[in-house]
Amino acid sequence: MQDPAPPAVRGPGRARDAARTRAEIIEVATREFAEQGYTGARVDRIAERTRTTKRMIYYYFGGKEGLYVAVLEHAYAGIRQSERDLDLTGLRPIEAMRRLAELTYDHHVAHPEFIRLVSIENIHRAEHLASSETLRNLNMPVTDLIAGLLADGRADGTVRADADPLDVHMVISAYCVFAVANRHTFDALFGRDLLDPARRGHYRTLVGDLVVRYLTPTGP
Amino acid sequence: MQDPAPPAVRGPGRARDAARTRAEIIEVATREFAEQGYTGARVDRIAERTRTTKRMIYYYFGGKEGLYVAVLEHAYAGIRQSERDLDLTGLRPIEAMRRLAELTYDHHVAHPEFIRLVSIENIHRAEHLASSETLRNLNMPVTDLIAGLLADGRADGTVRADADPLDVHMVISAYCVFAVANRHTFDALFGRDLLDPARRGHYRTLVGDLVVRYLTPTGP
DNA sequence: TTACTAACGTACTAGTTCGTACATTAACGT
DNA sequence: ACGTTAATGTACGAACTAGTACGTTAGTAA
Repeated sequence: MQDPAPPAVRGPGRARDAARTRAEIIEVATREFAEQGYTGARVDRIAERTRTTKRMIYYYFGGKEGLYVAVLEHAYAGIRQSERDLDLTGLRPIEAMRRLAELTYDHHVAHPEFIRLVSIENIHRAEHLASSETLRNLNMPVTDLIAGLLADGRADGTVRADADPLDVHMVISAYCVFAVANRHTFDALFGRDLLDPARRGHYRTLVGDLVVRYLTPTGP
Repeated sequence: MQDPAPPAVRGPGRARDAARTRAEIIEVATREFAEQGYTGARVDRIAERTRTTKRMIYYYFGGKEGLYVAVLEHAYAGIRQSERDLDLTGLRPIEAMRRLAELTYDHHVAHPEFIRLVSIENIHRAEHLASSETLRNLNMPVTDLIAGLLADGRADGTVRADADPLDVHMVISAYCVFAVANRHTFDALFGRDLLDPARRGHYRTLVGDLVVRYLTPTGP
């Protein structure tokens, strides 16, 4: 953003910038794949919307599938980073968990494109995710974060002893992913838009409550 | 199943049975669309796997899109029916809710194909669902069931007063849909198969707990 | 029997879509 | 300057894919 923008032209004479071209292709492809699915996405359409040509997609990514994998890798790198940026300092474990659930909700709502990519990848049984070295080695910092909070909470008795970090993460993900991913069928069937801005607060609070109630130890 | 099976042949001379042909196309198409997505599905492939020809798909359904809508309608008619078959008699409201959550989990796990269709339809922003008269008029009996249970529970003080039926349904759906729909990416990223038979009981119990804890009124 | 029509089959086409062969140019080190 | 190569552009093709024109046959009613 801070570098002097090269002339936004195509054709002979345009300045060469591999990194920029590559990044632009990824950005446009992310939208196309998220909108249309893997099979529905069109290589020609992606090329059209770029300041370069289809030839470059094959030059940099080898083909449609390579481009799709690059898009996935880029997208996952994004959330992993935002998971690292989470700041829950100064909160007691149970309240940190509530906050984590609420922030996760906000993050998912703010990035529907990513959720769509995940849905699409699941339709394809995560075969691209599984075949990418980069993606296989991706660790998700949030699980360690949750594990730490649960351990602290168990130590001071504010969190039930039998709560599993990955289960808790699954519950949070399930709720947040569903609200975004299944928004359309839910709205069509029940007449309620899960992403209606007027209801955001309600649904944010709901997932927080859900998690806190699940984690709170039952009476003596 | 109980009628004498017509000869399983194709070509001139085969017995004619419109209903049977139609049903067979829907069945094969359901698999194809669920496996490949709408765009990835191939009309020719569906025809191949049927005892009839592609011509019949156009004869009965008008085209790929019409067939897809017919598949959706058939699939949704299925769950609506199984929602009607739910039997929760003899249980107190809160325990009936627990049971409902657990049965929903079992049902979703048993019908991954349907969950995939729903995911696919969401990728397409539920435009087919919204454009089908049949599907728009589809009522989902489970929401009334939940509303009744919550009302009963409120009456005898076993369910918190501010619980909304559709929210509760959303929470249950989110959990159950996620376990099936996002199974592959979750497994690839966290190394845990959410549908591992050895963990079914655990995850069934978890969603029951989640709902019960959410619905239980807080302290005195 | 015969006329009629719903049900079915074959062969083809127009358009699309991924991918590539081949040509060209800008940057960079020496 | 100049040669090398990374980066880019153009034009095209082979395969696929939804959809259709046209012909045929089985059941049925009179």
